Amino acid sequence: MTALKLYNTFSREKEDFKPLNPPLVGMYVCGPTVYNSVHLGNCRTFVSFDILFRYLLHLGYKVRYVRNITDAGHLESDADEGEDKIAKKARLEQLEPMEIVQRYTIDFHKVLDQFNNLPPSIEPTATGHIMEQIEMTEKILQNGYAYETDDAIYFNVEKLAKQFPYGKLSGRNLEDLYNNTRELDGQEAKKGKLDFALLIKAKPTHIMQWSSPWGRIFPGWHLECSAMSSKYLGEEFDIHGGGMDLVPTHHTNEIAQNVACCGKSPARYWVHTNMLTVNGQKMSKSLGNSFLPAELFSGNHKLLEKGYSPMSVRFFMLQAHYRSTLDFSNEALQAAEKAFVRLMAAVKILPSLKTGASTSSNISALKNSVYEALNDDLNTPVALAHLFDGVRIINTVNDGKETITEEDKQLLVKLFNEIIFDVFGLKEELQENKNLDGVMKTILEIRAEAKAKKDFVTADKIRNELLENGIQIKDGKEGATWSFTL
RNA sequence: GGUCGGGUGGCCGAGUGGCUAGGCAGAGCUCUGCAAAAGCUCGUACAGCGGUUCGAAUCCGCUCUCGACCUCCA
Repeated sequence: MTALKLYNTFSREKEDFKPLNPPLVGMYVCGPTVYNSVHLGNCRTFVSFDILFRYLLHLGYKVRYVRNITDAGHLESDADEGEDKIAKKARLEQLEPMEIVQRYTIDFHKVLDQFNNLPPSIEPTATGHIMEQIEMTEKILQNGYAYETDDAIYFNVEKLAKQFPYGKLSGRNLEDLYNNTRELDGQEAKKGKLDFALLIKAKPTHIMQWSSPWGRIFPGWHLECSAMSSKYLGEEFDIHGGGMDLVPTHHTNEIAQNVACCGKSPARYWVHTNMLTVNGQKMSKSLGNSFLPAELFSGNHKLLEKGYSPMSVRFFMLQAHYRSTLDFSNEALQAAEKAFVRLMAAVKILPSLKTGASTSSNISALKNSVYEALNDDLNTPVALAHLFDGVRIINTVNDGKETITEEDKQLLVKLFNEIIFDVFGLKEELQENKNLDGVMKTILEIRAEAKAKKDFVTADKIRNELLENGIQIKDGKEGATWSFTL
């Protein structure tokens, strides 16, 4: 079987994934700035990395997955002229900054839990690592890659760029960056226009500030990730991820900080997820086209015809590759919902399949195809396509038109359980209930008796009224079965 | 404007030189008391124009078009 390959933004190629210290794997993913509810586009990134996390665990790696919470220091403008996002929101809502942080951190966890994401191994906060950020700034200053002004400690991009390809991650050269970066007002203190603030000197009115060797400060945006990834994963670790929109600024500057501080780029594999789009446009808070997960689940949004369950949405995300844009529409969501129901129905009947002396399909080839797809840069849509071949096999055997041996059946059970539940993180949403099972058995018996007497009025009444209540009856050769509808 | 990435059947979405995924929707068939479910069959798509090749959705060039980043953003 092939080995896992991941597309590395830094090299722009798919590379064999080889951890620095197997079986250990260190993975850092940029988490949210908790000044607002996460929208569906944000969720896509975290779901994608959840699947990578789960797949690495499935392959037997011991993964330390670090995902930060940015609860301070994230400025309105990347030129460091703006106001701290948390502080701004706090002022608008007349709340303590940490009250905002608490509210949206809880919201974030709740939403990811609904999507059935596993929690990361460590979830550090920026405010909890001010000391580490100060220490890193000291090192960068000592190494000569930063300078102090009246308003901040700035990173000297030009100096670093002489020794390190600063724009490589985003595929830009320094000249282009210079020519296409806007000159902003009030930045005279900076030596170079690409320079960015490591720490910003706080005015007395600034409500989040800390003591430092340079007076009262608050952190810039990029420093916290460098400080926390170094602390928990080391100066060099395996995977660093985030949304594609973080590549040109945030991750580029993170690399710069680590190189200036420790002499090396922090991560060996840079993995970036693409955007969720609505009518072809990126979903973002600033464009006002974002959906909150709660709106999606309830259907309470003007663009939605109905609500969609968290697992239908997760399945929808799995149907596209993480590096492609994914367009969001009612039609696409409904298709995903139906496909998900069909997949889960097959999973449910799989254990009860009758086995025989031979198998008419090649189950181990199917299994290999699924793993080949996942190993090819986590190609979940192709893996899913192969699983649907499995669905067809399951249904055909169930219809008595094909056969499967006990051994192959167990192989298929293991494959379906491991990939669908462990790796893809899907789950059955409609809980089985033993009481209901008994009730349904009785009802189906009554209906069978009615049918035997050719009392189709009664039989159809039972069938139709149950359907209205979300239960579908399926008449088969060996009696009727039932399932929930979504 | 600069840089980068796309344009695939009704819709979503894989696929980087020949074997032409998958899901949803649609049509027909089997099964069924009728349905549903399930299975089978069908539609034979690759923005346009050139070029390379025995052969291109896939490589090259040009054109059109959409988007991302360059400003907070997953």
